[in-house]
Amino acid sequence: MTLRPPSGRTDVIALLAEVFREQGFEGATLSAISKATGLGKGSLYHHFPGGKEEMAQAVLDEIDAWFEREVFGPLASLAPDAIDAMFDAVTDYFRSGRRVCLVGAFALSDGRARFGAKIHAYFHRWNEALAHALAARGYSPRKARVRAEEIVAGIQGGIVLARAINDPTSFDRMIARLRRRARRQTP
Amino acid sequence: MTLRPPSGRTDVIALLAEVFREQGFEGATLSAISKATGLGKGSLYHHFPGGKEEMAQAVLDEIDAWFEREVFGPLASLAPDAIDAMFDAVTDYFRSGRRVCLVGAFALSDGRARFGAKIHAYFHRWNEALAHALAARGYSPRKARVRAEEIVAGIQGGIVLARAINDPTSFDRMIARLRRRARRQTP
DNA sequence: GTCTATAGAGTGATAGAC
DNA sequence: GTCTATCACTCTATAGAC
Repeated sequence: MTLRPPSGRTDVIALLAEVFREQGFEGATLSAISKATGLGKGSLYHHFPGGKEEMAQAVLDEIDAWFEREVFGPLASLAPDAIDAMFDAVTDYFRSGRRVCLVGAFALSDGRARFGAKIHAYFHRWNEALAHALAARGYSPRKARVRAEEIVAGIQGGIVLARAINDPTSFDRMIARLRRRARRQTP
Repeated sequence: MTLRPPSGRTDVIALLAEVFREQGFEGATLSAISKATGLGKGSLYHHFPGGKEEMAQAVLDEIDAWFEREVFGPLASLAPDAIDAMFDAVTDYFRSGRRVCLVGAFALSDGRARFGAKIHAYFHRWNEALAHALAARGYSPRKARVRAEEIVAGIQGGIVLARAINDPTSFDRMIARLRRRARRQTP
């Protein structure tokens, strides 16, 4: 039995994302991609003439768009409760560390050479938007930057540790800690 | 011109470690490994009959032995200043995030399936040893556990972020923060 | 001869490109 | 689906130490 091919490009990209998350860039073979998407190699090259690399770039773009819409944008525009909404969103999105941050994983792997610019942009934007939101909570600009950096790194570390010790509650504890820390103005 | 082959098994493993760090497990091809170590395939398979997987296992064992000797052991045996020495050691070892933690990188990648047991053991031991040292600084057992988890995850996140934004000072700031936090008994 | 370490051509399988 | 390059890996041969 064969899966019905996904209808649109966005659906294909969502499937690609899961393959890259689970197998990494090098580990994701075209046959695995073909199987996961239900598309033949020909169709894949029709949609992504640049091959695997273009597929991964499209995934990163999609991820960035999602975070811009759901997290970075609300933070930067000082939407009410945007910081708490961010913690809710990442807990859900990363499934308490069961699902990796593909951008973070690429930053640690050889994907950094290929996708360095997008990796940098994603994390810089996250830092910047969060610092802006923290400043609106009363942090000095300097303290807001430092605290934002701590939170963004903490989320990434929480994913690594939760996966390493196979304990999603470890990620949840990290989020709870960071959430508290984002509330307090003085460390 | 040919590089002189490394003298001992430990030297080979150190070279292997750098290849896996830079290329990942899937990305590290045998030709790259052969080139980096200066050993032909025959020699590599003589030392590691299990192939690439055995090479990576040997690297992980070597890493674990190094941390046990330099970090986990001193922490667990309550050596004086072991916590500060740990922060110095990891800053040096990970070169302020320029060098990845191979165990953490494997935890995020597909290496988790192959090396899950060793990944788990490494992080569990780190957590445990650090919690023990924190308890000796006056933390309650419960608080020591939570704080240790925060610090171990923080270090990993610091590496991810520093590499992502290509800024080693970001890692150094994270270490400074965690170092302060390890001193204070009350959060 | 035996043991240990070396090299690298050759194997089938499978990768990504098209 | 076809193609070619390259993959992980095997095998045979060689060298020196003892």
